[in-house]
Amino acid sequence: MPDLASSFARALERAALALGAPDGVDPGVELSGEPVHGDLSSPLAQRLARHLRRPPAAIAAELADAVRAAALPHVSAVTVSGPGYVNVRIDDATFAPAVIGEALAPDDDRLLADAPARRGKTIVEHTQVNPNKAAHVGHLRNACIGDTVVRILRARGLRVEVQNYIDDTGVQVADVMVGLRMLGLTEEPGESFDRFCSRVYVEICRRYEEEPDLVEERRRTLRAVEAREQPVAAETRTVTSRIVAANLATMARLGISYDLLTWESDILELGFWQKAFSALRSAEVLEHPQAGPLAGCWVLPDADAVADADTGDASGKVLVKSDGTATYTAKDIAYHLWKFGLLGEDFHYRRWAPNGPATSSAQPSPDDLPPGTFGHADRVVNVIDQRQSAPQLVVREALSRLGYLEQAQALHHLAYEVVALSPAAARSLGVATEAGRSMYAMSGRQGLDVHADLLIDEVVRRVRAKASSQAVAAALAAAAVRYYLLRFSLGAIITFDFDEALRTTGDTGVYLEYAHARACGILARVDPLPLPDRAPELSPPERALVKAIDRFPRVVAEAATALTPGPLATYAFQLASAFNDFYEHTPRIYRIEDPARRAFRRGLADAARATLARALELLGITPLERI
RNA sequence: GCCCUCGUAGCUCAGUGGAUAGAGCAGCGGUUUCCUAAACCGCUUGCCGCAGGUUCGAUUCCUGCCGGGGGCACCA
Repeated sequence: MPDLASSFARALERAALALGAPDGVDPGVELSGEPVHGDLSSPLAQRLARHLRRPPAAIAAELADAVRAAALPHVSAVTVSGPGYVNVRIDDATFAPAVIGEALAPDDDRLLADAPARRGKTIVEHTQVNPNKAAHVGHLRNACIGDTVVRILRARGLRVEVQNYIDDTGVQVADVMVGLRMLGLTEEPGESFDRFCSRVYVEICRRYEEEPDLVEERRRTLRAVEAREQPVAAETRTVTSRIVAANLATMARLGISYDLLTWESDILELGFWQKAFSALRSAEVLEHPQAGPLAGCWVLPDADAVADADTGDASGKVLVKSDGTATYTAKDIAYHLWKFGLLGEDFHYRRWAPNGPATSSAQPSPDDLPPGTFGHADRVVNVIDQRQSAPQLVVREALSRLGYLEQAQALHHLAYEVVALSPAAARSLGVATEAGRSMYAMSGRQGLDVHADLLIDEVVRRVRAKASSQAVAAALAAAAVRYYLLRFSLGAIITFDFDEALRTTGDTGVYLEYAHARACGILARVDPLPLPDRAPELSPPERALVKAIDRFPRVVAEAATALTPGPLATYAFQLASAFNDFYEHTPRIYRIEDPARRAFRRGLADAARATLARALELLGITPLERI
């Protein structure tokens, strides 16, 4: 059954066309601000007033007549109010059972309604922790956004492949290799390998300033890694693999997983860039200046700077440095040609771990997965923080100049703001904060970061006392952290603060779990009953809860279209809130004598439980049956 | 300098071209003879940064200004 809001919208659209309105005017149906006017309202008449050159009230009256004539299910009255709103009053008696019935259907397909038919595959790339250190809360935000978007798209019936790009050939990796070799540090008891490497990284960066020899050592290591020289290349892969394993374990604590790990070193070793490079050269989109500051480089010129090229001032993005090595962006272009199946080259694939993701490999092995399993996307979503907007545009520009306009169009940079430190958090890491700034940037290199595992551990500790088991505490902590990182809009900088992140009351993941567990508690006390066809008269909290449940598919559709998890997080809180209100302000179900009332109330609680559970799962939060 | 982004209650943040802008936290005061008080209820708080413009209607769209953050590497 299409939901009431969309049937109302469609009836309005038809009526508008009949009145001679232009096509495609959004009826703007929404929940009425004021219940006195009805349950759903549309300002369509006001929007059409100019086109139709008639007063809004008159148009509204005719629209209302048409909607009335359409005899929509669950509509008890159609009214006109104010300057020209058309309102619909919902007939709770039939609407509520319909909403509950859908939520409790064994094959709940609410989220597939009106889903766009998309035959191809969407690749979502997220996480991308440089494999030289422990993940911090900034990486966690990235992974939570990416993972949630993946869950939402999949719930809408889309094919999604999740990739985690391992940038294992950059300077930061060389830093750690040099540090491990030269500093003679050893792991402390109980210290995980990734945290150990974070320590090594901070220390080696400090030492560069006083010991130039180390800088030279880094240069040699980096060159060996880039040229895939043995044994350095293999040693590096061993170290980065251990770090990746630790990073994946961190992410797994929050329910985050991947289909494929793609390694930059494999892209290098398999000559992906050479292939992309020759394509770019054949397309004659690169410049190779012989003089000036970029002499000897291969450059993708800026789109709007072509005119300046005549003056000799080449400006653009360097893809090949004068020493012949490719930049990060160059490798990213090659990677994206591969993602879209445009490169004509492929990785080898094998299992990273028995039940883990697949991983790319440059070398064939006996247990290779079938070739062609991965890639070949028709849409790519890159979850990368906002600071990378410019390089992301370069990748898109390269695709487009190679003639792949469709793919360039289908490459989305899902940009979000960073996580910074509140003054209190910065102080706890030893920063002098007397300057009075409102936030401090995190820096793994300087050790100014809140490690993901540390935060999760801290929340577990906070929540442990009241939780019934360690497993419940772990789930609560995961819920708290994920919700904290998802409830901000993508454009908002999260100023990380321990007090805020560790809170367990109010607008938090713990609250969501609490509401869900409460619902489960109710249901456990009352045996299932067949739902009556007609609901008894509803109290305000019951009506609000029915409406909140009914909104769920629209919220998910919106989140899927906009590729943003925020609205779903907000919704989950509102639904949980509506449920708690219902819980506190309606009679206890086990005490209700009247069978129909009892059955209805139980059904409503169950529908709320089921819907909240689905919302939580989409947010990557495991719904708990008890706390 | 150019580009992007943010500016909403004491604090942290939602929100939308439409009717009276919302939550949480903090503060004060309440609710428990067991469906989980990690909950619920009440009170208090707003030139939606400023100035113009578009519109029947702007906190929302456009322009300018002010303020915060970021980006404009032969780093990744």
